[in-house]
Amino acid sequence: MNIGDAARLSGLPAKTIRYYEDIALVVPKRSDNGYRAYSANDVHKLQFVQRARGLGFPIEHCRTLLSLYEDQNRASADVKAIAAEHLTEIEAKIEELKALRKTLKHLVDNCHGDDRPSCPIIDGLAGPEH
Amino acid sequence: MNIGDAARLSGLPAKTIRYYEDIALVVPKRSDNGYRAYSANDVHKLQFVQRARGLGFPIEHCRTLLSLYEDQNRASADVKAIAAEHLTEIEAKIEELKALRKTLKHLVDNCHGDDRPSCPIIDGLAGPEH
DNA sequence: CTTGACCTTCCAGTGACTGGAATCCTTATA
DNA sequence: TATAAGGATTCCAGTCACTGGAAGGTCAAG
Repeated sequence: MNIGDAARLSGLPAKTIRYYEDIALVVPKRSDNGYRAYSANDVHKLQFVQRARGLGFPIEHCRTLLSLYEDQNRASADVKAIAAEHLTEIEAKIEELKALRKTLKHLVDNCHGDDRPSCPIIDGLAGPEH
Repeated sequence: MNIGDAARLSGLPAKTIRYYEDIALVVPKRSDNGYRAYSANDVHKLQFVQRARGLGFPIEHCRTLLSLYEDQNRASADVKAIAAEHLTEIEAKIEELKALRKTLKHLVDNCHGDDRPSCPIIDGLAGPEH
């Protein structure tokens, strides 16, 4: 099938699918007219990547996960290690954002937000000594 | 003062400071020898940007905040609006990541993680129908 | 006078696409 | 059979906020 159908079935833009070929993530055969010809298995792989990306896995992790997906002799421990690492990163990111939120919320809550120039947000950004 | 001193005082890499000049965020004068010459006020601005970036404000928001920082007649409402918008975005991001974490944690917890190939993480990524 | 630290510019790469231009192929209709 | 629409192709450039590296200029100390 052509790239348009693969796009519809995988939920990915055609541009993205071409990009995935560029980086050798999902490489289809070509028809005689030069069009990309996606097999059912290619589409499965695209769907797989679409979901993995949706969970925030970086492309290189998707590449490894795809090869494990295709490997009938994989060890589930290998998959789990990648996912657990990613989970740890997500948790770290959440904590980081929570800290930002706390600081920012404090600043916002203390700003009266009217037409006067005095502003604890500006003061906070300008630093302790100013 | 030269860029190295500005870097030490602001906590920003010299490369980043040059980049900030490129995008006309903090533009220093030049000495006769062509070196960038940072004034105390330039350094304050760099510190301001460093803190704003540290709170996750995108560069264009930093630009606006800088101009408000410099504007003695600013309305604190303008500052608050930018910060509140950013806060909302951070909160949205946190929720998004929490949803990812939940899904991912569920998958990871259900994977036995040994040398057998059967793996709910792979199954989850492959989709419901497979 | 040389060494080393510092500064300059410019080019290219990051991650993961996304937009657009110019061109080619296929299919349906007038 | 001409043509118009819709889809496909490639290639180049832009996004965001830097970051690395190369090739070279400047300055103070020994």
